[in-house]
Amino acid sequence: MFRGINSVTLDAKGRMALPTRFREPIAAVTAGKLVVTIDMREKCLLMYPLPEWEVVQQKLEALSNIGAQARLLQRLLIGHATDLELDGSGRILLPQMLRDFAELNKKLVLVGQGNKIEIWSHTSWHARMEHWLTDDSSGLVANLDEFTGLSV
Amino acid sequence: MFRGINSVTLDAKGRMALPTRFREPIAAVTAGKLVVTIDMREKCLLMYPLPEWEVVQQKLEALSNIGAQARLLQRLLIGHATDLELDGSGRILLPQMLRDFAELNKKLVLVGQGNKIEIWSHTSWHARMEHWLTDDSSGLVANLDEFTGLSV
DNA sequence: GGAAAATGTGGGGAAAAGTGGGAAATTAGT
DNA sequence: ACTAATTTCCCACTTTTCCCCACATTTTCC
Repeated sequence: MFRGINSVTLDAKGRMALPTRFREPIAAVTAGKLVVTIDMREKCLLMYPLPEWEVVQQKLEALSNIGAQARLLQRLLIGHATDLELDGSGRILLPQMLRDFAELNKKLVLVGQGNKIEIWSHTSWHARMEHWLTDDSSGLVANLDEFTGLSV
Repeated sequence: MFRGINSVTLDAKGRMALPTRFREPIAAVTAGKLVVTIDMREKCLLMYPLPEWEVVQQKLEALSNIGAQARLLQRLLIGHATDLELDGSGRILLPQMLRDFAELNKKLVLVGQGNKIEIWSHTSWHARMEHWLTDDSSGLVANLDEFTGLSV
């Protein structure tokens, strides 16, 4: 559904314009209704079209809420999930607390990730990029050809 | 029903304004009638629309009241459960004892959690957030992709 | 390459929400 | 019954959000 990377700006009022490329699929499945929550592993936000989020939330709620793990997932993901709607100019107003979490300032990066879009601050994104690409200790790229199709 | 995070203030009289986003579902199911009690695992309060609380209380009362655990749950949760009502401005007055329990001062955080809303002090919330996100020992995020949609 | 359209960006102003405080009303305590 | 404290109701002020329009930049088409 979503792919590709985009640079966007957050204006003084906390509004962020969605690139038109992303607007069309959103308009198709949900009339501008979005849900934004946090990523637990990275300092970035996750933006879902409402129907996509409903699926995620149902999975989360299906977990027995006895275990500490399940409760933490629910608390953080559902707890931060905020309903937002595109305005007439195709922009959304990101709530202060979410902006704070991801340390968003003026320059942002949007990264399409299938059923969701990641929202990063420009600085965080480049810092992480550098880390991912230079740190080979993870051995991430070992089997890369298998996916990109170069081998076999 | 409830989701998303909000920053609110507790005024000198102990009143807390509910964000309008939360008011609408409350008005729909219960004409401003709420029940607030404590969370036994965290230093925060839990706020239910009255019908939602009735369900919880019935479950609690259905527990055999022989076991020490069940009796403790009943005593603390039902014992602290306080009926509150929204005033004309959409505010509730939090009783002193509940405020003390959760160490609420001026700055609060409301966290939507499905059938209930958690009420945290700003400081407690951020302290816990930091702990949850930095402490990897729990291995919490191992299966995260299953929920956020990357896998399957 | 240039004109026209579409997109991105900023900002003014109206409306709504959030916040604080006074005063009346209720409750509690002596 | 009187006083004191708390709670409720109401109003005023500040901040945020929403809606609209204008300008700048980019893209598209001829």
